[in-house]
Amino acid sequence: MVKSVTLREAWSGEADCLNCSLRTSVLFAGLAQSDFERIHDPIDQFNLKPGAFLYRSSDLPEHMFTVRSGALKLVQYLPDGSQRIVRIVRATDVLGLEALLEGGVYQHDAIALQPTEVCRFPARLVRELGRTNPELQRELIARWQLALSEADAWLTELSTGSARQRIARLLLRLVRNRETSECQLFSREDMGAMLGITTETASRTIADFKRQGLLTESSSNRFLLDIPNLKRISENSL
Amino acid sequence: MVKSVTLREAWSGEADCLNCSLRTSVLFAGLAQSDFERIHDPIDQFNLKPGAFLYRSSDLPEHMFTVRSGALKLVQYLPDGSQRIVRIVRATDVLGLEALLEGGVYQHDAIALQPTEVCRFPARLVRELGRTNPELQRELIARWQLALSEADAWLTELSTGSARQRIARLLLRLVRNRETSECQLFSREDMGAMLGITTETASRTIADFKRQGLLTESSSNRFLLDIPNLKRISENSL
DNA sequence: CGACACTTTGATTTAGCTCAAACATAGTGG
DNA sequence: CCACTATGTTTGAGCTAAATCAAAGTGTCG
Repeated sequence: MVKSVTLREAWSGEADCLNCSLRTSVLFAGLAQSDFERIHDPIDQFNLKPGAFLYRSSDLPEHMFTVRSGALKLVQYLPDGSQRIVRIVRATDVLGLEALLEGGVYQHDAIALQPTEVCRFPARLVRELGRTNPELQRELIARWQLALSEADAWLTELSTGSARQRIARLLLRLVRNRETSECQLFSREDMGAMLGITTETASRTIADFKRQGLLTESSSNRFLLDIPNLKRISENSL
Repeated sequence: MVKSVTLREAWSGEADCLNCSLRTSVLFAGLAQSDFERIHDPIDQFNLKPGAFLYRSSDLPEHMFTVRSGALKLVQYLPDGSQRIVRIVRATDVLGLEALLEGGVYQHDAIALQPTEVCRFPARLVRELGRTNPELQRELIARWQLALSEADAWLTELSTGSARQRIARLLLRLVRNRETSECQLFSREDMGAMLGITTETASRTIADFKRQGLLTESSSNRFLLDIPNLKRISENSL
C-alpha cells in the first residue's frame, strides 16, 4: 500500500457511502443498494490541512478521490522548476480519473488549498462496477468531459487578457453557482500560478480591487465580490 | 441532417473502414469484423481546404470525426470576441467526443489549418457499439484522457514563459514522435492565438529563429528544426 | 499587372517583471 | 507574556519584453 505519511496522519475513518450527504451529486449517485453491497474494499475518508499532498504524480495511481469539502489544486511542473496550477477541484469533484487507465500515471500533484475532506476509493472498484453498470459509465464520461471543459476554460478565461481581467475572471469563477458572492481567496502565489502572472502582480491587482471596493473583506480572508463590476472588468479590461 | 454548405462541398465519398490504412491506430481499432457488419449508418469522408469549418460550437453535435491527414484547430471565443486556440488535432486524433454525452454541445469551432481529410460517423453509432464493446469503451476513455493531458500541456507548455520559450515549445511539439524534424508552420496569427501572444511577436520571433539558423526552410513553408538548440531555448529562455 | 492577404520590420508605449524593502500576522520558545 | 523568527502581503523604483500602431515588403491568384 502506497500511503504517504501525510495521508496516514489525515485518515479520519471509513466512509458510509449509503448515507453520504453528497450522495446525489457524487460519482456513485447512480449506484443501487445492491451495488453498494458489492463494495468490499474500504472507502476511507481523510481530512487534509492546507498544503498537504493528496497524491503526487510520482505515486502509483491506485485510487480515485471525491472532494467532500474544501479545495485542492492540481499542479504541473516545467523542466525549469516553475509550477503551473492547471485546475482546482472542489466539493463533489472527482480526482484521479486517470487511475482508471491501465498503466497510467497521475498527471498532477494534488495539494489541499484549504482544510479539505476527501473520500478515497480504489480505482479497481470503479473499473469493476463500471463493467456492469452503464449508469456509472455515463457518469464517468460526463466527469471526464467536465474536466476537459474546465481545462479549456482555464486556458481561454484564465490565461488570456490582462492581469486585471484574469483576476476578475478567477474571482467570478470562485462564486459561480453559489448562493452568496462571498468567497475565500487563495494565496497570491497560488493566484499567480493559476493565471500565469507573478505573485507581485497578483497582490497589486487584488490590493487595487480592494481599494476600488470591488472586493470587501467580510471576515478574515473572506471577501464579498462586486459581481457586476468585476464582470465589466473581465470583459473590457478597464 | 445538419450538414453545412462547406461540408457538403467537401464530401469525398463513403469510407471503407475495414480496409482503412489507419485501421490500427484509430478509434475503431478494437472492432471485430462482426461489429463492422452492424454499421449501417454511413461513414463519410471529407476533404477540407484550409480555413474550412468542420463544425461550429453552435452545430447540433450528432457526429464524431477522425482525422486521416492534415490538421485542425479547436477554437474558443471570449466575450470580447478575441479567439483562443485550445488544441490542434492531427492524423488519428478524434474530434467531437463531447457528442457522446446526451444534451451536450460541441465545445469549440473546428477549423482546418491545412488540406485535411476526415471521416465522419454518427455519435449514435459509437454509443451503440460501446454498449456491448468494452474494448471500444476503453479506447474512448483513453482518448478522453489524451485530450485532457493535451489540454494540460497546452497550458503548462504553451501558455507559460516568454514568447521565445512558447514558440520553441510549440515547434518541438510539432515534430514530436515524427521521424523527421521537418514541419509545416502555421500562420503567425494562429501561432499567436495558440500561445497567447500577438501576431507581430510571433512573426518577430520566428524571423529571429530563422536568422539564428534554428529554423531552415527546406521547401516552401516547410522547415527543418534545430531540435537541440530549440530544446535549450524552451528551458532556459535565452 | 494589380489587388489582396500575409509577413516582416520599425518606432513608441506600457503592462507586467524583477529586485528590494517595509509591513503584517501567526507561531515558537525562552 | 513578549521577543523572535518565519511566512506571506504590500509597496516602491526601474527595467524589459511584449503590445500597439503604422508602414513597407513579399508572394499568390484572378
